[in-house]
Amino acid sequence: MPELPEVETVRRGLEPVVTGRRIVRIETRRSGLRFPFPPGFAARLAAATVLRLTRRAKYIIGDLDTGESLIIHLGMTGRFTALTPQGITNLGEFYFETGAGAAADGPHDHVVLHLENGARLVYSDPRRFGMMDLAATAALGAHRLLAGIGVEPLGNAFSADYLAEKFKGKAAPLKAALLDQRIVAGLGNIYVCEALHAARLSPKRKAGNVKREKLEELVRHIRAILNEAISAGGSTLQDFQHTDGSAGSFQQRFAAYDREGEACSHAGCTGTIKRITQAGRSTFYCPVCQK
DNA sequence: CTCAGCTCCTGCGGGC
DNA sequence: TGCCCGCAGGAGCTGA
Repeated sequence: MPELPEVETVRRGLEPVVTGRRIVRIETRRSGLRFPFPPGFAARLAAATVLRLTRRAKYIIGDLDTGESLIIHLGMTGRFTALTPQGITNLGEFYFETGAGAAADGPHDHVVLHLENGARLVYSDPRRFGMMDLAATAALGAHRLLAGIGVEPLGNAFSADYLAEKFKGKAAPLKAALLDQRIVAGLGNIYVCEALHAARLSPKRKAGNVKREKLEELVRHIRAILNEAISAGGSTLQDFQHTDGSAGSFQQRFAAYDREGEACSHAGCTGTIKRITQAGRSTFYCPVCQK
């Protein structure tokens, strides 16, 4: 489920829990997630201290004092729950919950990290599309999961120039090109739909056939939408740091995604949001104003 | 090389 | 009410 803003929100939630902390023990309750855990996974993590937690694309990366880094991808349904002496916080997807129920071991709790201060970090993932691996920190860029990943959409290298070059001659539809992690890192189905709707660009357009000024608009909207979503996730997380009940859950609102049959929200547009399938995935767009 | 389709897995909601 | 089907925010792999 998580796209860049959700992964970044989880990272920010985890950061104060793990940074500078030593891992005392790790439990793996199965042999892997999407892929088997690497050889000696638990032993290589035991007694390691987390130096820093960063993000690349939809990967969370924990640099350890052992010279290795823990690489984590949440897949579609991965989530972390931090059980600390101060309380329980789920570091999840679009919403965060606290409550006694979260403390119980669930059937999908696959990995538990025990930290030296008594905190436990539980990774659960019903569909098990998530991934965890270890690699030398100095050689992270060459890791098979990270090599070849495109620019960060919130970084300086992401620009209309960049997109124009990557899209040049591309016959693939714009939707598919934006989902391609080798071009832009971290966009997923929802935010691609949202950005294309905001930029009034059809998801069916050939990527190589988008005019320069529209690419500039697209870049602007992608940045704005991701930043807005990160802000929303961050503020939600703060809410829950001060809450120990089940108060308030947060639901991101979208302009196009999952709004099939609803009126297009663009001022003056009389269109209706339509759902089509592209490359096996749902696309929501307004056929009237997205050209 | 590019691209479409399939695949992993479980849970949930809608329709009958 | 209960069952079945389709679909889900990802992305690696295969084969054309």
